Amino acid sequence: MAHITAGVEYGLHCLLWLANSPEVPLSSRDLAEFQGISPSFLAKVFPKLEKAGIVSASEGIKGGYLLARQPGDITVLEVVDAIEGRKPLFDCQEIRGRCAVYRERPPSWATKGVCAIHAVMLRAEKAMRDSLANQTLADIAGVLDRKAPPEFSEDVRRWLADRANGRARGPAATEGM
Amino acid sequence: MAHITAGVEYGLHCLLWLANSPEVPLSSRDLAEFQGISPSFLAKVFPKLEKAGIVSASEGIKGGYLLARQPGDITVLEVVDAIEGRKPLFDCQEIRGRCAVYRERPPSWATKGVCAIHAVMLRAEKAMRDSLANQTLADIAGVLDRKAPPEFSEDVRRWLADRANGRARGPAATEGM
DNA sequence: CATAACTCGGACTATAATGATCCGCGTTAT
DNA sequence: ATAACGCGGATCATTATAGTCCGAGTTATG
Repeated sequence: MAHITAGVEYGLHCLLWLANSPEVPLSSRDLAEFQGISPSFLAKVFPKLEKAGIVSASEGIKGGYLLARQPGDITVLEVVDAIEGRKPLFDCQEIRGRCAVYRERPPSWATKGVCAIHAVMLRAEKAMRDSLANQTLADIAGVLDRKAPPEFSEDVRRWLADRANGRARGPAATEGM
Repeated sequence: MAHITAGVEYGLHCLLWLANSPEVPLSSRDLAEFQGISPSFLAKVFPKLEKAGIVSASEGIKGGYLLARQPGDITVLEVVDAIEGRKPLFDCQEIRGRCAVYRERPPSWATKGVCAIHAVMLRAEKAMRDSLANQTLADIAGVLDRKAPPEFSEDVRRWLADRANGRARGPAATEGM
């Protein structure tokens, strides 16, 4: 299993769509069906983004999520931490203190400070986090904008509007898709 | 669960002891009991290190493991990859191709190249791996040598020798510890 | 004002990975 | 010959992840 999980992947993809819809809130359900991912699972991801102040939620019918800040002010690291809860890269079990020559009583010089192996892992983790902190949603969105043809953005807007209107008038309208 | 697991932690600690015993091979069992970790689990870790050319094994009684190279030539990254099998930080599920506006047939511009989110994760992974690749066993051992008092190294050697001799003469000799 | 479509939260299930154990086989010093 | 090794496969318990389901509270719309 990967360290950065599917929840983060789903979250980031959704945030990019939200960046393209700064006016009208998008529901987690629409975002899920729009991207072919599990709606119930995505519904567990968004509250975490909301608690982290990355998106803002509006309740009730026609409710949904909006980006709480500008895409350029949201780093990938924030999103990862919001969804995964700042889990460490490495979980030091303090093996150095169990060495048999100490006979259950490790001397202070052996357990003082950070374990040397742990320190290496912490540096690697910091390198990873620094890299993620240097990328914002706007950076990623910029890459996509350069790839997509001009009419794509409009296609997306239409799909989402149709979907919302379709549901509002009855399930039959969504059948043809 | 952490991305870099207990297997790596055990492996690195053992390799440091092996670096202090360049002449006489140490068995995985002795290394485990010496450090208070599971012998059976450690016995599953060492074959991976051997296949990666990090340690060399000698079979039969009085057999065990030796470092296959100098501690300064073994990077932490190698050890991690040997034990964990180069698992990725992030497992891209290619969500971009599932977008509903494509109606099951994503256009080539959408799926060409690496997913922009995946690219961010790959950069972070590379930063982490570069950091791990810059640390060798000798670097870690250096930190430890500066902490331990001079007599410690001798205590360790004696413990391991006693343990090997004790088992060679019969289990009764190990009872007093 | 009733309904439908939202968010939110908790309980729950299934599957996969990890940590750990056990056993049998071939090898080797004593 | 035996005891202590390494090696590999089968197995098991625990935990995390991915995903589902349901109930409660909120709000636009007819």
